[in-house]
Amino acid sequence: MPQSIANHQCHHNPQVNCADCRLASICLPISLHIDDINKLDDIIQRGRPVQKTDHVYHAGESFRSVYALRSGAVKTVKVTHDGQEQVTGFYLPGEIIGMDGLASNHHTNSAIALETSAVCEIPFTRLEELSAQVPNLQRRFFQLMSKEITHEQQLITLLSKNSADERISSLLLSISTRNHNRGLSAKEFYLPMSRSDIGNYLGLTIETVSRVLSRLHKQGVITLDKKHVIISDLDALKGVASVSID
Amino acid sequence: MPQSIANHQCHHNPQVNCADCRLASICLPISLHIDDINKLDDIIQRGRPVQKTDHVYHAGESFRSVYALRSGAVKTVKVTHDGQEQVTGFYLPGEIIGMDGLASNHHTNSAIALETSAVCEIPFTRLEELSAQVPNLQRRFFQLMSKEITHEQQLITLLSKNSADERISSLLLSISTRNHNRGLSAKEFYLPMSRSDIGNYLGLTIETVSRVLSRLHKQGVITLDKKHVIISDLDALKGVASVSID
DNA sequence: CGACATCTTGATTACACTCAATTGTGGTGG
DNA sequence: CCACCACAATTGAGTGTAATCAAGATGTCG
Repeated sequence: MPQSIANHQCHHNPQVNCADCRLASICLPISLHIDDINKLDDIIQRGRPVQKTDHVYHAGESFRSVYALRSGAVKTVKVTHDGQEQVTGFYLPGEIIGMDGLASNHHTNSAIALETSAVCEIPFTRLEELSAQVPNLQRRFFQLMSKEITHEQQLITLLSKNSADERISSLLLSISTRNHNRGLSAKEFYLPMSRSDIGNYLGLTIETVSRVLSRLHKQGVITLDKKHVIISDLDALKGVASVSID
Repeated sequence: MPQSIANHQCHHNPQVNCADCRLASICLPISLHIDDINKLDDIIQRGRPVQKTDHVYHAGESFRSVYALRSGAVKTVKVTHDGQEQVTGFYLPGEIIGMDGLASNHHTNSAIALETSAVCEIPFTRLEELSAQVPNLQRRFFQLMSKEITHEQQLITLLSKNSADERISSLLLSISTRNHNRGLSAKEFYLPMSRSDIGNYLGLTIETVSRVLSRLHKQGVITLDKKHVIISDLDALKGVASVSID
């Protein structure tokens, strides 16, 4: 198994700081001066790893921090009033979790590790204070929230207009692209989430997810062995997806 | 026609400032001191009304401002790469438009007036500067973006899990609630958007929208005459909706 | 090894889509 | 003023995609 695709086996030094983190180029610190990165670094709290199925935060919990995912993978889940669960997002290293809690001062989602993961906790009041002093950081955080908005709009479009095949292909492409941006393989990776999570996220049943993946496999678009995906024909996959949800 | 439901006939003085605006309690200035409201007011540009079908901004345009809707109604639309349109939101007075443009420095949506509307343009660089000086404003703007995120997550859940009847009922309830928050009638209002816009937004065809509305009418849940809606049985509507998308 | 969860595959059903026809509405010009 | 047209909305009939129901295969963990 090539190292480059084994993100779930990639253990970082818990003491690494932002300036040294290999994710700095895609994470919160983008476009900050080294001095400001160090200021940011000072307020970040790095806990021990969260294990698979552990919560990073619970829905309903009061909002204190946002979290940068350093390794592993996380899903966010919202529980509707009638007890159904809705998966609202999948997050990969370098991405920020928890911004849903800002509006009402408590989290509206739960964040659950899909595999052993490490997170950098960023206390929000301190981030606010620092943002007021560092214009680039304020701008960067506005941008991250805006990116979350546009990402969700793409998902809305996908759910509103596209078939099961298109939805699943788009998700595969999204993971591929995000892996590529993190310097990993765009063509080969492990899906960190279950079929059930995929179906829940994309508004499909688990049976449909399974059928579509089998179909893509039979058509030679992908190779699939459990959670191990190889994109054999990227152009064909893009043709089916027709929409990207990076 | 009662005044209180005729929001499309409500013409404001273009010179009104934030401190006097009757929407101040639900708009950007919430929780600001009067001095800070006046500072905010100084950077706001109030243009002449936009007419129905006019754009507030175009997709692709470089991002310079966000806009507070003062009167009327606006839809935001994203055009997918293959030319399809996706309605991404409906906005009523007191709500903020344009935050999608922050991530990439140009707008990813177009904002189009559904009826004659007035907007307050807020140049973003000046809002950023002011936010760095006024912590409550920074917090308030973060909250507005977060609210946009949670709102879209509710829509995602709706599209992912709910039937046509549930989607349409939820939209009616959302408009009802938002009207109520603005001091207007929760039980009687005019839909500012076409059946086609509703269908596009909710991932349904125009025929399905029409059928569901007719059905709700026959069941005595609502009274419907073109765009004029009376919610006759609010509890029944809530029962069908089972989800709110305020 | 057994118990349980996850995933795959098949047969049938249902909800919303498509296609089609009709009515209703608003705007324009003779 | 009304005839005409384009567009919006309603209603009906038939179809198709994904859901549901069901069974079996595979994988995981104590």
